[in-house]
Amino acid sequence: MREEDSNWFSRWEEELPSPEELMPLSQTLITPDLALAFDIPNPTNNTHNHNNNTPTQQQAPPPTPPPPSNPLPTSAATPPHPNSAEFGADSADLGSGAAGEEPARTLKRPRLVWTPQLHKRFVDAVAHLGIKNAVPKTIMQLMSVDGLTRENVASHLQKYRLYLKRMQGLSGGSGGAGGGGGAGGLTAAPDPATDHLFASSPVPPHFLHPGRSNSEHFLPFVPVAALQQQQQMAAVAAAAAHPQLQTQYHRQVGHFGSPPNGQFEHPFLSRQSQTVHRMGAPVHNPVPGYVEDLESANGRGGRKVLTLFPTGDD
DNA sequence: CTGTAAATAT
DNA sequence: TATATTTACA
Repeated sequence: MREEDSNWFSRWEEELPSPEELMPLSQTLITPDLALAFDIPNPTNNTHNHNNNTPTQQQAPPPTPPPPSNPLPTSAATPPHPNSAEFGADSADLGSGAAGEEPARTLKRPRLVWTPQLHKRFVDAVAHLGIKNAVPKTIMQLMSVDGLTRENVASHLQKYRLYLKRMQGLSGGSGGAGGGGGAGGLTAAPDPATDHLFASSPVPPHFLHPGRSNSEHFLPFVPVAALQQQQQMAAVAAAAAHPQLQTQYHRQVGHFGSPPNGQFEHPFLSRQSQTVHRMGAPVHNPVPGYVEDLESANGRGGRKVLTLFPTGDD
């Protein structure tokens, strides 16, 4: 009974998967540009959409990739990854000299996998921002996750809202968000489908509508512990999906460290052994569905009272 | 820019 | 199949 309150804000570093798992960054995949040009991105999808209707755009992007502009410094995003084919293993010389080696620049993000960790970060940002300012833009900025774009956040935000709404309407308020360290027990997962991902992440108790009668609603300025770690975590999480997720999830690993010019290196790779220190017990994360948020690793003992996230990091 | 809706891919 | 994510439109 020590951690009665529960700052959903716990520690993400602990939830980090095994460092060994987040290293598939060396899979030298073919140049994204080439892949696009050659049209060999995902063998699984391809032109296989059943005959229904294809009003809007779709795949088969002509040799005219619209390069918007990816000012992403640290890491780019998630280049096309062959989740099933193994040809990506070593196709290396696909365009070696060919010219332009500008791969990780304006790539078409395959699919951002919102891993629980990432989602947690998302919720976290929203919690700090408040429903008022919980706009995609702010959230994205607060998240500071490279590769994360406003679209991604906006999209997820939508889902997140729906999830919250659903919860309120069903539960009625009793700590709908079970996450927060025993804030009223677990809600028997009303919608195991739409809320699968959300259920895994701790939902701050004050996400409900602002008009609710919930008086105990306060925004404890819970400064994040080590922002660096979080960044790495987020990046890593986004980069390396969870290979051990539920039954059969797409293990599409987003390759982050993709230096367009080969200038930057992998920030998280060289810092892992230092910051990411585990307890020692080889307890992996067999079932990420449950987050053991019972420990408020806050400034207890250690004065890591960070004022706030870097508001201007973008 | 934000929110919502529809489409698509996995 | 259903779900998650992406994208387009308002």
